[in-house]
Amino acid sequence: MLGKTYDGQDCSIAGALEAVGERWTLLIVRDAFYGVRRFNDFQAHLDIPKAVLSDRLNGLVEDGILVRTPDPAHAGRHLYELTDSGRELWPVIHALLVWGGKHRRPNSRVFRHGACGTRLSDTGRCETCDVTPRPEELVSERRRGYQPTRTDPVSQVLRTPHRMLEPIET
Amino acid sequence: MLGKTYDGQDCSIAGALEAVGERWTLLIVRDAFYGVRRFNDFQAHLDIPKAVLSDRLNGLVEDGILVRTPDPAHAGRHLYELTDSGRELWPVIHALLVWGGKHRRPNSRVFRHGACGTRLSDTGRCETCDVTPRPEELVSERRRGYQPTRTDPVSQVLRTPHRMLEPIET
DNA sequence: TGTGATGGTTCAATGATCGAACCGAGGCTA
DNA sequence: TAGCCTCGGTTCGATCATTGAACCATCACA
Repeated sequence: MLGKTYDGQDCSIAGALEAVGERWTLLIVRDAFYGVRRFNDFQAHLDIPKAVLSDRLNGLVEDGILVRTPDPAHAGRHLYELTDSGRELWPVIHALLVWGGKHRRPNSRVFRHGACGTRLSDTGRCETCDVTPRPEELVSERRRGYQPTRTDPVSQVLRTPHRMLEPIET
Repeated sequence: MLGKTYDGQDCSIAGALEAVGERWTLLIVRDAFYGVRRFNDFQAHLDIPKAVLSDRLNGLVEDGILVRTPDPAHAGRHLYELTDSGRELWPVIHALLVWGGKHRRPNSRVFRHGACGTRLSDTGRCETCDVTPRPEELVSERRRGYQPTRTDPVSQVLRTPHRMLEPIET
């Protein structure tokens, strides 16, 4: 056995990792939450080889995590957007972000509950409203004092406060 | 750039994935939560090539997610256990388990808050006690009606109710 | 003293990822 | 309308990662 599956594993974690466990996949999903939708924007933001990006996007579409729709502004092009199933990956992304921010490198952004402005707790809850907001209800903004290093257009757009899942304009 | 890093990425998610994003790594961490501690038990439960298991265990120890300690019962052998930093990966594991259970294959086990017996919610909370328990406070048991497929000794032991992080005996 | 289990390492074959080059469809410009 | 650019890919050879099998040293036990 080689490759992306974990055949013998009788486990839903292994099942999840078969869908999103390959290199780059969760970073693509992260960008989709940030509102990235176009092939070129994913590529500019991730520095990923185009062949791999193409392969991952196809896989995510096959697995029902992204949908490919025609781009109304550009004939022949596509937009990639999270499905409901893909949006349910938010707890995975958020948990990785919290752990990475604490143990690997500081977070570049913070998340607030759009309804009240409270910063999300490490468990993904809004303690003010006592709920776990869905990602659509969150606003992402640059963390105060954070020194960005990336200069691509997507990174620049993402530094301004931005509602999650709302398409970005580059 | 090839391999396990995401050099250009100015992001804590990428940082987390550099530590736990390689193939097999999160399944090893999962098993560590279940109480697996010995090289052979990881191998029997995961069907992973020994060379890869060795590489991943060394990486996890280097990154401070596992500690390698001498096995008091067997001179010359080691035990691998989660550090505090490793235990903080529980929300990641749990989020993957919930998503995989819903969208990929049914969960084989359920988690209860040891203090009150309530099943954990999808957000990882105990709604009875209104807390997010740490993994040490959880008990894992086989889900009713679930038909297991694996026959290795580790899988068999893990079918009996079991407190998380408590070492298993094979 | 031999035998088996454990916890690895080494190796050749294969698969996955890489960067660079190429390419067709549309749009813009002159 | 000819030429050029951008976008969204595909193709290619080179390199890195993963695999299963074989090998090996240590320890326990008979």
